[in-house]
Amino acid sequence: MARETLNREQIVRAAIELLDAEGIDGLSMRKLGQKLGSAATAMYWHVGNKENLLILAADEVWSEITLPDVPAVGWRPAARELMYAVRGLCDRHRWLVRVITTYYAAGEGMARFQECAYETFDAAGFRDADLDWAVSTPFMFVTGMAFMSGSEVAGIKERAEQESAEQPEKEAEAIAQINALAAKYPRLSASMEAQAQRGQGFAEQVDEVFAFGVETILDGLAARLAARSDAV
Amino acid sequence: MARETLNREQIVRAAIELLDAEGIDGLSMRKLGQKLGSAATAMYWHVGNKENLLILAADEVWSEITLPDVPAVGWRPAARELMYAVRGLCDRHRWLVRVITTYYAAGEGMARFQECAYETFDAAGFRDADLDWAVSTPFMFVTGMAFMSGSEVAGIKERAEQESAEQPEKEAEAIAQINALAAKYPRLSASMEAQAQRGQGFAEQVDEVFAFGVETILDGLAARLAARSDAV
DNA sequence: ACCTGAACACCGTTCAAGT
DNA sequence: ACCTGAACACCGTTCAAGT
Repeated sequence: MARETLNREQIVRAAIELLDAEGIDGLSMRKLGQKLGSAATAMYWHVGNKENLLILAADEVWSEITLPDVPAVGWRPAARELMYAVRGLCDRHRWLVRVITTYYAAGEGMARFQECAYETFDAAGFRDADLDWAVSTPFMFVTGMAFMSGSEVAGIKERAEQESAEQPEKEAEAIAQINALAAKYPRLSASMEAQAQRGQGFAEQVDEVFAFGVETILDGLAARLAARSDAV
Repeated sequence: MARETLNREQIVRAAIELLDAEGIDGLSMRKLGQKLGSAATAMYWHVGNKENLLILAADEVWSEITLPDVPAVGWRPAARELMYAVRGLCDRHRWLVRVITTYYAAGEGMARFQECAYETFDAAGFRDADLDWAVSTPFMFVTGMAFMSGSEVAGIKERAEQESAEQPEKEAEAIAQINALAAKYPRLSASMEAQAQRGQGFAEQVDEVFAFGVETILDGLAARLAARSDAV
């Protein structure tokens, strides 16, 4: 473990490990110092502050993405591949979306990815401002998805179930509450019931929503391209 | 200010005010106590803990949304209206997306909104699992957008500019770095330059991405509906 | 039933002092 | 150039004690 001196790379790598293992709240300068066998305050010399460390960590992991060969596979498969790649990345590094959406971290790692996204949608036929928007739209969807799948489920039903498990005498009350809600929101409760009957967990559902969303957005983009070429 | 006793509603309202004014990091139990003229620890009796308070606050603001009259306006305008409404909500309450994506807060306020979303996409013709996915896809996009527009911009360029402003002797170095990146990522830098020439700020750009994304997703959903009815 | 105050175990960050 | 230790100003939460 004895190292000559600390360096930025080493600190960023350790931070990523800590982030992956314990989540964003699991990273503290003190823990990081301990992991590296240094005083917590030694980090400040190398990375400035915690915010900057998070930005560096976020940018670093982008380089994990394998980019598609756009000319070889064509825009639609390439776009799909990029969307799934980002989803995988966010899945391996649950903290990533939270960081990039807090600080809009943009460095080399993300630039490399974005360059490929631009290549992809340029190949599709988008130009100028349209190109920027076409690049952004799928990315926004993926970001939204990554958040949702990373979050704890804490809906009314779950909380009611938890309450009634803790205090069995409240079970009747909890059931009554859920039923009242179901009566008030029939479509929502019908959907929840159907999901339960399909026996799907939250994770499977999220996968399906993602697949559906990806194709929907690709269809939508294709529709816009078609409309454009009709006009010309 | 003298009130008989504290109550949950009052605490949630005060929390929302604090969150709106100072952001998610601006809310602390101590500040909230001060605002309400009580000990910070008095909150715990009413709301349990901070996480639960955030969930209550998040659910509360959902009721601000005015729901469209789906049968009257038709599914596409209704869907668009819902998307813009959520965007407006997230804009007024910057902390909202962060909370719902951390805890997946789902209560009555959100149920009311979701019921209307189900009504909208049911009117469009989506059924069963398809209906769930159709409801989720636009919502994921809006969530992603809300995050991005809520985040601080902290890209390479901004950081380089900041550094060179702080330490003028580093300006040449910063410019060289940006140029090197531009050479490496030509499409990305071409887009950034074009954006600068259009004289657009980040906010305007975000608005345009949103408008484009909304129509793209609606087109994509319409395309799926068309494909479905062809098959039948 | 509702509230207080002290206390505990944490944070990020600064800064003088060391090597 | 790089690192330490003490210190500061915060956190969320628990809990005995009060009314």
